[in-house]
Amino acid sequence: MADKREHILVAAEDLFAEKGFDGTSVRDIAQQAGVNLAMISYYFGSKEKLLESLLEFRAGYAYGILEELNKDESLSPWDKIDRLVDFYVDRILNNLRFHNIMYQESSTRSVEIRNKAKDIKLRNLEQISKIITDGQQKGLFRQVDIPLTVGTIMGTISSYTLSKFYTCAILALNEDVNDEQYRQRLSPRLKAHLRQLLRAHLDIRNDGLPMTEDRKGL
Amino acid sequence: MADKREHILVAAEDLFAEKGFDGTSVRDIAQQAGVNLAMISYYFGSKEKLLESLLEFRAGYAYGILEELNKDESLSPWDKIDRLVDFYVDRILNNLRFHNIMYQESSTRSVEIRNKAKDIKLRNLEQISKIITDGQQKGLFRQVDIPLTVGTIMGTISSYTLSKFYTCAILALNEDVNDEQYRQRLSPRLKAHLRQLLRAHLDIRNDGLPMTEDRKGL
DNA sequence: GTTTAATTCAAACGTTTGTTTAATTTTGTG
DNA sequence: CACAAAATTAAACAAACGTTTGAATTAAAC
Repeated sequence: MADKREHILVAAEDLFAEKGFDGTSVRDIAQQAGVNLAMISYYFGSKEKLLESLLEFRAGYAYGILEELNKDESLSPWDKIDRLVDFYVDRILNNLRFHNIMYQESSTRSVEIRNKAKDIKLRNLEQISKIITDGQQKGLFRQVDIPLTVGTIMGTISSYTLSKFYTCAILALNEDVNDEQYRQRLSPRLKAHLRQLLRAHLDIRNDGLPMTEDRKGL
Repeated sequence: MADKREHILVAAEDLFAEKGFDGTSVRDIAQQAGVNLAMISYYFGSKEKLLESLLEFRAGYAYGILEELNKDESLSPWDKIDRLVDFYVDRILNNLRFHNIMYQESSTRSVEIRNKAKDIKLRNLEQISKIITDGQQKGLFRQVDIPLTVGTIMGTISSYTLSKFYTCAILALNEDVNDEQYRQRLSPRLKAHLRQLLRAHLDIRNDGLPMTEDRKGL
């Protein structure tokens, strides 16, 4: 039973991410999961409740990782930022499906779903906040807008995972490249960019720079 | 005639952005536009072609602004970055509707639509690239990954415009705040964050920093 | 004013949608 | 084995979907 339920969740995850929630029919899901159409109502009640269950099903994972990362006292705040970047790039690239649902699809749905998505994001934000404030207390990081900084990380990755056509053009890749190659080209570039970006953004030494014109000529 | 066509486009823009492409019926659009259902097929051929026309209808605007900004020789590269941030934050916040379609919705549609969206983004990227390379040639900006930097700008804004529930929680706003207040709270914060972020990210003086551990003691 | 073309409309088209039904099979328990 | 509960099924449901039709109306051209 738990087996079938999970089959349905995985199938739904793939299809929702590929064709959107409205673009996916419960018949598509049933077929991909290899179960009868009626099983979806039987297990989940409705298509919307299926999406809700899907959010719960996947939500715990990222939080667990972030919690562990926070507890690890052998890592400096800078190390943690690097790990954070690696984790999110890898995770989003390998779970494009779920991430698309979580970060775009769920915002146009029922109140229950929007609230669930909100709570998951807030819980994750909480963990990342701890990493940054820790770096600030240790005198390594400067004062930044933490929630927006998190938005920058997620948003940068999303902007390159949401539309393969555009990304392929940027990477000078053929549009029908296989997913594995696609990830292998995009991943290091995203990580390098985010690391460079966050180092400059967070470094305490870059604080208060009155900025430029110290190089008047042209 | 051009009048009705435009009415339909505007109605479609609002509804697509609010409920997604699949979530919006042509009947919804016809009603909101105050035209007969059949007029949509009459003018546009199909619902997908309507989306295509919508992209064309709105695409030119941003490009024109960016082109002008580039030509203006009275502005320093830093000024241009500031203007760029202001422009995109304002534009996206005031055209949430269109932006959502352009940057998320169109990626799951037909080849024609995905290509059209891609071309529009590439043309805009081209203009922003000029601003940054100009700053580099003038010795103000360091070497950065330009396309990903543009992705960071767009992505940061998107991550806070795609889900109002989450954003309201961050801004400590009531969820049913009116759109005007919502914008007025979000806009300055986004602008300040992006300006701070890009100053650190682009500043030539922040280049090559071997980073931290120059402050060993905790 | 007549004729031709462009526009608008209500109605209906055939599909597809999410969900329910009621009968059947499988499973677990005493 | 028997019996009750759970799981599974094919079929049917009404509702909504995008699109087409063909007649009615308006506008333009001569």
